[in-house]
Amino acid sequence: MKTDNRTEDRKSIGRELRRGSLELIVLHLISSGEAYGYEIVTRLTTETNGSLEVTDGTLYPVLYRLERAGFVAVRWETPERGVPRKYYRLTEAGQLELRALEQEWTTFAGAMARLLRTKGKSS
Amino acid sequence: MKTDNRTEDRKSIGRELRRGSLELIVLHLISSGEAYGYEIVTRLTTETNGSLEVTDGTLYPVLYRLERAGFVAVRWETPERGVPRKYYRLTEAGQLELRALEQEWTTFAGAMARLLRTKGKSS
DNA sequence: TAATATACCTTGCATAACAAGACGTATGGC
DNA sequence: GCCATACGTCTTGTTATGCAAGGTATATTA
Repeated sequence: MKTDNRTEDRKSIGRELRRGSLELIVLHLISSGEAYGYEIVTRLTTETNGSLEVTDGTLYPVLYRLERAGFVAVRWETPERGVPRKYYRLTEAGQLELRALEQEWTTFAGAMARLLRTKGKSS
Repeated sequence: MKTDNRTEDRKSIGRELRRGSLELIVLHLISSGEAYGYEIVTRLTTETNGSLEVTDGTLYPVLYRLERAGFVAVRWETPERGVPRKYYRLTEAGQLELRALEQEWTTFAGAMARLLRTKGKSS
């Protein structure tokens, strides 16, 4: 599948703004079933219209961090034909972490929304 | 007086999550009138109930970046008594930047909201 | 044979948030 | 007089993470 650029004004997010949200994004993506790395990369591009796009060089270290922290568990699958895939699924600790990060995100986004809604004297 | 640790943990935002949002926050805060650094620090703490709290060691480099980029202009005020204050106000370029960052934030927050709303792998 | 898509991983750089310190002015308590 | 605290600015060093740019390897197709 090709990258389509239908909307020219569609902007991807600055790297700094995205920072710290990737763990939440990944944990959420696999919360409804296991997925492998390459799949997560492509799903992030297609399902968010590129706004939350990441490269594999960004994602694999995230997956490794999550694995080391015990938030995801790993299963290799070697199909009869094709390249072996490394499937990730949430652990119980990962589910707790997912809820915590969702809560944190909600707090953050709420505070930002409230702040940006406030107006001083000018419009 | 401190709240207990669990509550306190979720009250403030992880540093990585906050990353990249400070310029937008600061530009917005001074969009309704000039302010000086120490004032911005205290306002961020009080007006957001601590969720977007920053230290001065974080804020001053931000202000310097904004000044170098031409997004804010600076005025020193030395009162008869008291410590000199450095007042910041938006330039026209800063207003454009503020709107751009607001747009970027909206895109980001919208993409996150949509993603977190989805149940996952059902194509 | 070569190119392309799939699928994994690593190294090195840039950047921003923060702690921790420094410097200096005013005010109030002892 | 001396000290603690609040005010107000600024710098340095540490750390985390996103990402470009490389690498390895298999399968398919031209």
